[in-house]
Parts: sequence; structure tokens; C-alpha cells
Amino acid sequence: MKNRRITLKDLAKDLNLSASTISRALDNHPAISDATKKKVQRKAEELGFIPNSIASSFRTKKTKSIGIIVPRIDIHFHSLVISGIEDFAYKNGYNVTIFQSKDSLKREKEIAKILQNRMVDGIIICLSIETEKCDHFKKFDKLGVPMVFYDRVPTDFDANKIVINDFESAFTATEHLIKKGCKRIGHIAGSQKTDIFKARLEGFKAALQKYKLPIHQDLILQTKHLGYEEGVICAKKYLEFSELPDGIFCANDYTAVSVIQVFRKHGVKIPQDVAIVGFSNYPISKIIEPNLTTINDCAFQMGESSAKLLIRHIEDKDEFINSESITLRTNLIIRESTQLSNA
Amino acid sequence: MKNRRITLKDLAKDLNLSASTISRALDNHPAISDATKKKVQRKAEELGFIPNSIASSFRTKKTKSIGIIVPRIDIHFHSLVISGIEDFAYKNGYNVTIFQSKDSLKREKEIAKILQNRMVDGIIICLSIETEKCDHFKKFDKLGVPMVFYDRVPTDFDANKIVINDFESAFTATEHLIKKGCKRIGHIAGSQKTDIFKARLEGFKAALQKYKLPIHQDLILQTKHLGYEEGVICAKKYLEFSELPDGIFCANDYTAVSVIQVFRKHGVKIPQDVAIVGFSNYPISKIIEPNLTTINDCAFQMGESSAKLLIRHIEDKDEFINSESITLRTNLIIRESTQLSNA
DNA sequence: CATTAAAATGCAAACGTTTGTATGTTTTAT
DNA sequence: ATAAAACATACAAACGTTTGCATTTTAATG
Repeated sequence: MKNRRITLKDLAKDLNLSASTISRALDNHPAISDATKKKVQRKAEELGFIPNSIASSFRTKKTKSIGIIVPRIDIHFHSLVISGIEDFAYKNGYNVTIFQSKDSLKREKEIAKILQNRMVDGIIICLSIETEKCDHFKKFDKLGVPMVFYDRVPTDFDANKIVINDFESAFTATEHLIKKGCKRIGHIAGSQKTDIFKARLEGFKAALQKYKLPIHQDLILQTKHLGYEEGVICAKKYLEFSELPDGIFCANDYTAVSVIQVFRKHGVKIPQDVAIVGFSNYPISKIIEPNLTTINDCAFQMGESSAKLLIRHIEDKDEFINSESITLRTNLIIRESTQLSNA
Repeated sequence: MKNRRITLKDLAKDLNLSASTISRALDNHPAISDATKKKVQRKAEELGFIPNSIASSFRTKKTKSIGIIVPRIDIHFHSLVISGIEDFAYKNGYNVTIFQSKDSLKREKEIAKILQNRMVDGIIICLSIETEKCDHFKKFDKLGVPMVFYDRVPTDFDANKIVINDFESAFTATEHLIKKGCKRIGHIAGSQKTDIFKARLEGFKAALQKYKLPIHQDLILQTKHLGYEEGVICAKKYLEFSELPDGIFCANDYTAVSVIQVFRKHGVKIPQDVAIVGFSNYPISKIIEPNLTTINDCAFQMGESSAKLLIRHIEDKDEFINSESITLRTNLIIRESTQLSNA
């Protein structure tokens, strides 16, 4: 059954040409006459020749393949980023191989080891939550395998990075609340061990300062993972205050959604009593009632940009560039949780 | 900077052994003495030798890599399946390369062409919505490259498949409504061109028949893509009836959620006035209020099973097995949309 | 001690492509 | 008509592993 695959040599023998000529003809090499190219292409088509990409990679030392290491694929943010990467890569003749670190440093190190086997031309990485030092990635610099980090990026060495401006985004989100008339504003913060959540807290504070509003330390609630359940706990804490905040900037959409739900159940009107802003524009933000005002963090674009930057570094190695850092523009999506709909 | 990579030959020269001995030593071949194996392993460690997987694949014609073709990565169901595939594959020494068909038959065909280049040892596929005939995949049978289809599977040829029993799941969901006392039950159906949605409709009808309840054709609403917006339209249609249904089985969670929201806005109480069951157990089903009773379609397990089946077919080709079809068990998750919480 | 069996290692070819260089052929210019 | 230039094709080596078979070394047996 399993019929043998057609190789260059088969074509060569069939056409009474050398393998090198076939190879060049299919590659549209200028030294080959148009007549031969036509002939070769027709024959290749006829015999259903598909070049052996492994042999080609072996010879050229290029795999046209990029590796991705993400904490988990089934987190919507990452699946969007991956989608963006795949899309850009596909259009540029690359394919993508995916690994999940499962937020485990151990597994991340294992994967880094595996990827040293020449399987990929470059790597896109979002660090695991456990990762603090990136020594296990330094090898790739030595091997000349470019890397691009996104979202959770290394701080202990100079790397290509794609990030959003968390500080500015948080500032914008908070400013929006202020402009809506909020004066007593709270924040649900993510782990302060993570740079991006630290920056969001800073941006929040900076906005309050700019508009000369007090920073109520007790209205800044700390969470570990910004999970839905943690949001519920935060919301209940707010309800215990003698005076509710009139606006809350949540460091992600999950906590924002849980606050909305808990508050509503207690008869708190949103946005009239309390306005809420989230972060990330998860699908649920469009569905929850009231719809959630949030920061669109452009995950798909982040994937595209990562792939674009990586491929550029793979294809033209500019010896003078050591690393690049790109900050993407975010935007505030204003919905009902901060503004009564006029519908 | 870019230091040359260590090869088997380097190790061989260093240790005064032949490359073949090194290769076998690292492979734990029985013909090699333990002393030599130790020596070789220590040296490999010392020089940081990483085998060139491309060279190895080239020689052995095995890439230890599996390809995945999904409509889109950023759909939660698929990202879960992929996660399951990656997890199982990783544990078994395989890596996964992902392609998105974007639900375009044209792109699916392109990808199928690309994958003929020996890049992968096997392929896992969820067909694009546009795909009716699968000729573009038949080549892989000839090439001896195993395939496993999941969810949307081919009907025009005999293939390895992992599916859930949509008929039975729909039956269970509907039966649940009946047992809760519903008598006038509606259904929001997906495209009847797609087998799985046809089966869900059939299962729905079968349950009604079994319990001798009338099938109200006008309560069976047809959608194209089971989208959130379509669900809103269906909900409004229901509201125009002189008599509401007292239970609705929705062919997915999106439409179920939109029905819940529209009904609630019109003062319809859920589950007291109308009980709702969805399908797929999307994340939102746990968050929407009231929480949605739904069928857990075990997407992660579906990924694991697909990978398991595929790898088995890759590694021991049983000439007698032509194709396997596996049906996974689903389960009904009962939540507030069909049952008042006793909290 | 000689012979044989068993164990350990080496040899060499092969996988299918790419690419620098050599060779052969045609065209152009003198 | 002849040399030079331009064009088209062929040759051969290389990439780093793996693997069947040959060879050498060691151990076992009579």
C-alpha cells in the first residue's frame, strides 16, 4: 500500500537531468532556463512530488519553524496570542510548535532543553509564573537562536520583548473613572511580584495623584491570582466598609465580573452607585450585565508582533542590534459598567 | 559568538571511539558495555551535547511530531482540546505543530498539502465548517501517515475518530428537563448540515417521544452558527409566543446564556418559569447568573484521547486495523438554571 | 593452550537535499 | 571564423545521524 515517496532523484532520472538542476528549477534559480523549469514543474506536478522538508532543513539548517512556550494554551489571552502568531507565521511560510509550561519552572526548563535540538529557528516565550531567573534561556543567545518574550518577560537580562504599557493603561482606566465623577476609587490588584500588576497599581495611583484625589490604601485590595473567587472575596470586603467606593479599577476582567455580580446581588447599582473598569477585554466582558468597561490588551496583535519581530531576527541577523523592546498601544473600551447605555 | 554545535563526531574524537558507538551508547543499546556508556554520557554532559533532532529525523524518517489542524485556536473548546493533545504528546516525547484552517476549506487544503512534506508523523484534525468532502486528506492514508479526527469528523470515508455521543447527551439533557417537570420544551438548534447538531436535535426529539411529550415544531428554532446574537433573536421569538416554553435545551452555551439574559430582562424567572440547559460547559456557564446547567463535553479528554489514539497508530501499525472510532462519555452538570440552589 | 562463542566496537553506507565549482554549450562581438 | 562572454547543466561533497555487517577483543570451553 504505502507507496514510496517521490524524490528529486526520481524526477532527475525521469527527465534525464541532474538532481541539482531539478532542485534549482523548483527553486526558480536564475541559472536554469525557462524551458527546463516548465518541464520540471510539470513533471513534479505529474508525479506528485513534495520536497522532503526534513532533508531540506538538515541541509540548510533552517527549519522554518518557530517554537512557542506558554503557561497554558487554554487561557483565552494566550490562545489569542498564539492565534496571532500562527496567523503571521503561516503567511510567512513558518509553522509553529507549541509547548505548555503549565506555569512550572521545572517543565519550562525541560522544554528549553528540548528546544536546543535544532527543531526551531526561533522561540516566542511567555514566562511561567514561577520563573524569576532566566538562565535556562541564555543558551539560545549563544546558539544564535532568536527569542521574543511577551507579557511576562525577563528582568534579569536583555531580551526582545513585546509588552503593553500597563502603567499607562491603568492610568487611562483610572482617569476614565475620575472623569465619570468618581472620587473614592478602589483597586483590586494582582500579585506585586509580577511586574505587570505592579505597573497597573502604579498607574492607578498616578492617575489619582494627577487629579489630586486621595489614595485610600484600604480600598486597594491584594489578590494572588486575580481569580474569580478572589474577586468575590474582595467584593464582600468592599461591602463591609461603612462607605462604598464609587469606582473600582480591577486588574483583570475576572475580578471585575465577580465584583459586578456580588454588588448587584446586594442591590448596589452599577454604574450609578459604583462604576467598574476591568482589564484585558475577555469575552465575558461583552456578555456580563452590565457590559464591562475594560482595557483591550490586543492579545492577537501581540502575537502578530511577536512573530513579526522574531522572524525579522531570524532572517536578517543584524549584528548591531542586541535586543528590541516593543510596547503596543492598548485602548479603553467603554461599556455599561461605567456609563449608562442610551439604548 | 555563535559557537559551533557539538556533534557525535566531536564526542567520538574526544573519546577515541567511533560515532556509531557513541550513538548506541546514548541510546542505551545492549551491545555497548556499561563502562563505555558511563564514559560517553559523562562526556556528553560535559560538552553539552544535544543530538541534532533534524539529522535524526532525516535518518530515521520519524519526527516525533504531530500536526494539528483546527478551525481556530482561540475558541475555548479547541484550545482545551489542544491543551489535552499537547499534554499527552509531551509526556510521550512528541511535540505538536498547530495550524488554523480559519474555517476555510481552501486553507485547510493548503495545510494538508504542506503537511505532506514529512514534517509530522501523524495528524489530528477538526474539519473546517466548509468541508464536506475529504479528498485532500486521503493522500495521508497512502503515505502511511495516521490521522485522527475529532468533533467535526468526515462522513465520506472511514477514519479514526474521537467524538462524543451527541444524540445521547442531548437525550440526557432533555430528559433532565422533563424530570424537572417541564412539559413544553423548546430547542435552539445548530446548523442541520453539521452532524453533531443534527444528532443533538434527534436526541432532543427522542427524549420527548420516550416520555410521550408533544414535539412543538414551532419551539424548535434554527440558527446558523449558534452565536450569542442569534441566541438573542431566538429568545425574543420565544417571548412573542402566547405561551412561553417551560424548558429550553440549547445546542450550545452561548445561545443558552443569551436566552437567560433576554428572559431575565423581561422578568421571566429562571428556572421557575423556564428552565434552561446548555451544551459544552464553557467557562461562562459557571459565571452567568443563574449558573447554567450544561453538558460537559470533556474537551481536554478529547484531546488526550486523540493524541493517545494517534500515537498508538503511529507506533504500532496494526495492518489489520483499518480505522477506530471512539465515543467519549459526557456528563450533565446540574446548576441553577434548572434547579434552585439550596444556598 | 587452542578453539569457539560471546561481547564490544568499528566501518561504511545511506537518508534527500543544497550549493560551490567544473564542464559543456550557445551566443555575441571582433 | 575565432575568441570571449554568457548561459545552462552536471558533478560531487556535505549536513549528522543510524544501522547492518564486519572486525576485533574478551571470555569460556574442551
